[in-house]
Amino acid sequence: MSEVNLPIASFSPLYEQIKAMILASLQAAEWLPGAAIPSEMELAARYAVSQGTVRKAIDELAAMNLLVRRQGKGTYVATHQEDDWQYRFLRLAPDSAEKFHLTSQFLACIKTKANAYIASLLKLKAGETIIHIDRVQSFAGKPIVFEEIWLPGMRFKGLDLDALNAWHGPVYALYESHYATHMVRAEEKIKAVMADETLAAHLHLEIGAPLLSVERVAFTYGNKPVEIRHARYDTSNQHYENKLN
Amino acid sequence: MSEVNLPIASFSPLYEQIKAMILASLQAAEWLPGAAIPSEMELAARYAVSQGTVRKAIDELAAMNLLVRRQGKGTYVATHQEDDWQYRFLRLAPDSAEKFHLTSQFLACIKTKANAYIASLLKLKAGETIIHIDRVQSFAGKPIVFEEIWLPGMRFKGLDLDALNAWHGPVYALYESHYATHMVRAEEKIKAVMADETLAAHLHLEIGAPLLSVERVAFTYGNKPVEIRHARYDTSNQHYENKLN
DNA sequence: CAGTGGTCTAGACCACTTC
DNA sequence: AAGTGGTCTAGACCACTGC
Repeated sequence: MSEVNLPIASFSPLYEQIKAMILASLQAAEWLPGAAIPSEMELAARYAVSQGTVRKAIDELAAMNLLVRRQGKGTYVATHQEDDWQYRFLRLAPDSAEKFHLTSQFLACIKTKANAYIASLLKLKAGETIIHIDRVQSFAGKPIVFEEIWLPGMRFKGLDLDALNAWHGPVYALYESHYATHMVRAEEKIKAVMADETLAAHLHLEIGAPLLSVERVAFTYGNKPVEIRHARYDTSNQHYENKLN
Repeated sequence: MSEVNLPIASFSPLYEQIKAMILASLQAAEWLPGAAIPSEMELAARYAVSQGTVRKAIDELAAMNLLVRRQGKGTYVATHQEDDWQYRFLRLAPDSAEKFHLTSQFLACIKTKANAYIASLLKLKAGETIIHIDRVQSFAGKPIVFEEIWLPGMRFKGLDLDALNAWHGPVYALYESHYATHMVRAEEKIKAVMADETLAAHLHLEIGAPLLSVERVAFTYGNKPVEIRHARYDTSNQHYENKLN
């Protein structure tokens, strides 16, 4: 682990290049979610840099929640299958009490053609095949969330209502184990809207009741958008929680 | 910069102790917002540790947005007076277009007694003096935000409607320059609600229109809550934006 | 006990800013 | 040229995990 000279185009620190190489390995599924990546020493040898440089690269990837460090054990690829990651992207919390167990009921899962809006968000051509899912989530028997999900048909071939109903656990864990797709980050746009007839029926509310509309775009490695969600939350007894730093 | 042995109670890494000491200096206003703190070498000498240890401490404080590093110049105390920090905690964005200049009109600023709810959030005793502010914010002449603010009377002595109207810029910059109070982080709870008569009047909407209710608690150094806000956003043409990592 | 990540040091050199 | 933060290295030792 000493002299190197990679004649790379424009300047960037060594650890940025290491970061990029580790990221490439993640994206190429060389190491799968939940598995350990090679030790710092091994990576230092592989890339012919010092341990400190690998360390800085890993630190930043861990800060981005792509890797998880475990002292004494190793560094692991982040996964939505871990208990504490089950609700990684869920910001809904009950007004009183602490926790909250949501039960999910899938209503529909159909193959259809992307309209212009969904296509542009997923970076597909309008008319490409997509999968459209409807579901309701309940807390203590009361329906609180109505959610629509759109997925590119190519990546999620064969996903249907039976597969969804057979799965117990977060949808993002299913994507990981059945479709080799790990969600890295997401963006949400939130508005207040009125319940229409359909929403009112699903959530047992009157027409015109105020609902939180939450539109999410979720991304895998390489900033690739692979899932669109449009949820409506009944916020009578729960709220969307956000921390500003 | 070599051997040390601070006989401190329970174990914590050296850089954590350095972090705590820098934080204490910030809290004690030894270095003011916008000012440079001593160089890494100076701090290393002061605390009798290596530069690398100070570096790690500063890195973490910078990641928490308490300090700002500027290569070649120095490390500065974060401030809401900087241009790019003006809207640090504002997550409202226009549906189309990029930016958005909000104009603020203050309606009232009165001294009153804290009710139980506000008192508990601000960690005051019920009945202590607080300041209650009302304002409306507009975009392109259209009112889109109605906001109530509660502040502890002790810390913000003398704040009145004239002072607010005389100030041009973000409220958090005023807190910094006039009341030695720098906001470090905040927590928001969001719900969908219906406009009542008052809100409808302020925002030029019909009664029953859906609004985004945003309750914020903002904290200074030491996790001390010092401001409560309750805003209602008209999200017809704008939305609340959130990134999930 | 060996192997992993975590801390700390000391020193060299680079990149950027200011005078 | 001097001073700041930023990168990189090499090596020592600590803390935690699991055999």
